[in-house]
Amino acid sequence: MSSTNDAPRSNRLEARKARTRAALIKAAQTLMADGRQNVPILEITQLADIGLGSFYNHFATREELYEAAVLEALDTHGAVLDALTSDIADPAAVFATSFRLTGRLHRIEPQLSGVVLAIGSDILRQNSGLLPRVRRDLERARDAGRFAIADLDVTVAVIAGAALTLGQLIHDDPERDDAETTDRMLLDLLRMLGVKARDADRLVALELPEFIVPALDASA
Amino acid sequence: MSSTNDAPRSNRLEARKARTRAALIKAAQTLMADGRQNVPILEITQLADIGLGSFYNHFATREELYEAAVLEALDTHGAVLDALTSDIADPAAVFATSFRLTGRLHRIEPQLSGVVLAIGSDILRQNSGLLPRVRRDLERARDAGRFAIADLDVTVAVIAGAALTLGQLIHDDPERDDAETTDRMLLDLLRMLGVKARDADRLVALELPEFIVPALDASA
DNA sequence: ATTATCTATAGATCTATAGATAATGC
DNA sequence: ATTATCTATAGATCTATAGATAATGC
Repeated sequence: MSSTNDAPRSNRLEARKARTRAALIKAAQTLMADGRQNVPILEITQLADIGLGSFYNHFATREELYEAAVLEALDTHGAVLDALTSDIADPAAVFATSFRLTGRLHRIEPQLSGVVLAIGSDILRQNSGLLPRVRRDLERARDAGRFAIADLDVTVAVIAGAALTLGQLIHDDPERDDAETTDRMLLDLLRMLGVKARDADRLVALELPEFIVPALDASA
Repeated sequence: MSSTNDAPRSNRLEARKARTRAALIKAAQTLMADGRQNVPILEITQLADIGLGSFYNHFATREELYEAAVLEALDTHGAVLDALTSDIADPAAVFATSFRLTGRLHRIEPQLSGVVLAIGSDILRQNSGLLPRVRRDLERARDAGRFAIADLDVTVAVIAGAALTLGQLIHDDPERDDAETTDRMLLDLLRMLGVKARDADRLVALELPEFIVPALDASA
């Protein structure tokens, strides 16, 4: 009772297990980003470079793995945005900057982008990751008198949907200018949120924080 | 050469073939609406009440069938909207009415709704069905000086994404008032499109055309 | 001694076709 | 006579586990 129950009983065993799990999740994300949902488990484990049997030490079904892969990707993206916008005071600027970073992320991290697009509008059901963040940022900006929002649920839905299709536009067309497209869409959305044109222009022109993403490449 | 090559050589054979194909498409739409993408072909044909072998007379793979099922659903929805809005003069009113009907359709036709949601933001890639319609309606309203649109591609993306997540909200929550939710979202979007509040209120309050949908129930 | 991974495989499941049957045309 | 559908099934594919092997703890 006196010792912590949560602490791993041994470091290397835990680390090894975590590596295997991370390899599976990364393989699943790669496959999802390529739009491949029905891949044999053997192919997943080969891509992850682990034995087939090890899969079942971590997940009972392929669906379980895919769900974990989605949550991991969304959490990663959310954490990155949080870190990059944590020292911005104006809640409207937090929202605008998060949106602009998100759009650019689709070009910088096409794999993360592909995972988000693969789950599509199911993202509205996800409780973790991006959606609660959008809601939180909008709520703060509204309470600070920066945004005019009649129905928060509805406005969150519009912005989540717009962010999704924005990703689709950028992800699917390598020629498209990600920054320009993102900022134009943000101007549309800020007008919807009752922001005056001059203020909106300023929000869209703010300097962006340095953008170094650990994302999917680095394992824990 | 003198006789038409396109005409069916025999009516009943063509009709029988079309019935089988329609049964397969309807079964696929039912399964898609339930979120079941990886169903054995035998189960599809059993649901359609046809022999397993007949599947291969019409489609080479399950993916081919599903693609046809999506196109059919989108075309049906598009045709319904066209018919119901054909005699509206103001292009802004055509857009507003189409949007309001689309939102309500998610409640009236949950199966059609489920198919649209299942393809998610891939809808942006679809050349048939809803997207060209949105673009056309927006273009007309812009040219008539009714809407302010800086970048048509971007604005189409926002509205398509919003329509998608609107469907998600209504489809997933039977308690939610479909009409109220839809009209509130439309008000948001009209503000984005530069429509004055009084005008927007009027557009959202227009009487809706009678709403009798052939949709997925009736076979051709 | 304990825990996780790996390899090999039995059994279940699915696909796609061959050949028989039924419907329609003429 | 022609065309489409149906039934039965061979062969391919996949899942999930059993048992062996390797890594770590103490």
